[in-house]
Amino acid sequence: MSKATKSFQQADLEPRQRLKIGEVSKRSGIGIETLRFYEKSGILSRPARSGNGYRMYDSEVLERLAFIKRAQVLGFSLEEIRQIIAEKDSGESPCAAVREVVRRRLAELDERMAQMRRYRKELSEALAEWERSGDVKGHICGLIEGTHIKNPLTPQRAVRKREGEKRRKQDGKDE
Amino acid sequence: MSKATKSFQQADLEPRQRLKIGEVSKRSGIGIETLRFYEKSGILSRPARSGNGYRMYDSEVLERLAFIKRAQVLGFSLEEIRQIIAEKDSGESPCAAVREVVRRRLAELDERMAQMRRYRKELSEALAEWERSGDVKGHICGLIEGTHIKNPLTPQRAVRKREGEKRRKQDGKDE
DNA sequence: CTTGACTCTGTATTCGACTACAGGGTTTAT
DNA sequence: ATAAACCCTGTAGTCGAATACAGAGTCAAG
Repeated sequence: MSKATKSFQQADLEPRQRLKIGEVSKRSGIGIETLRFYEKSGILSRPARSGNGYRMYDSEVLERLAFIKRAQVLGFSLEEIRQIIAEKDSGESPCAAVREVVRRRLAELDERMAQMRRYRKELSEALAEWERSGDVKGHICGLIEGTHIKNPLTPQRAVRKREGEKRRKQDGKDE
Repeated sequence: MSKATKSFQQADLEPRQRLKIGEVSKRSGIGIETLRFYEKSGILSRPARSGNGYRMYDSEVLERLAFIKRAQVLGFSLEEIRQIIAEKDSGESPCAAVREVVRRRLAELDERMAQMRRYRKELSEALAEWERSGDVKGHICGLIEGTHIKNPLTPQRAVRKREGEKRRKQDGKDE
């Protein structure tokens, strides 16, 4: 394979750049291992392979990856994302069920945000009260004993961020 | 929360009901195994034991548990909760560092909610557009190709709920 | 005196989403 | 021609927050 690939014109629709996995990783900021993992779990379709067995991604994969990231932020699981994409790839009317999923997720999202707002308010009130009144021992900073806070909470669970403090070897990151 | 509390003259402070683990589980909706797990991970202090070795919880543990749940919803990890509680239990001024934690968490929370709102908006716009224009094949429901959506997203990750579809043996749940 | 409901300890498994590593082939720059 | 820098497969480990399970002791009722 020659390196200067770009001189070839496909006379077709788009750039259709072929990218090796490292390049995709760099551009998407997603990490090689994760890309392979996505492929294994069916969230990315298997890309073409060049003679040596290297994955050759079509550059449109970058949009896929962007979508995946966005969807994740919105609280979609990889499984849901997989379904949405599969639905899409099955040709025809990709949207029927997908819309339902999205609509449901939106509702949940609203509910979740509302709850977060409620608790945020309570927490910040507790914090304020607590900054005013100093550290009264036995009062345990107000909120721990649950003094200011009324409702006991629905079985909603763990809305954490898990944001990456992790040691990531490859960072990539440009555009 | 006052039943027949005052009749007993502990000459002290509170009811001080002693509860076995099953009772605590039922009242808090938290599950026996999880209570033991919390104890092991230092988030609940070891309760008294009665002759037979059974844990005898002081009923104030219920407030602790309520606090833990609230804090979880707000995105505190068990580790953070453990620290807050430890700080408290160490007597003196429990609040110094804790307030910092809480303040930081509040800021993060705001940021996170803002981002959720942004994406929610984009998603719902995409959904709307998409319901209007039917399923134009190749357009993949608008948003999948990332057509309507501009910004590529910060390294924020996985804000999912993980809400329990799980087979839970004990449900508890009353108040 | 035997059920059955509870409880105990301790270890193992689950789940989602990665991340790491071993052990090897290929490409590219020196 | 040799090392660095990629790439491959496949399996295993991590992390947080639980859950499950095995094997035993305890207790109130029939």
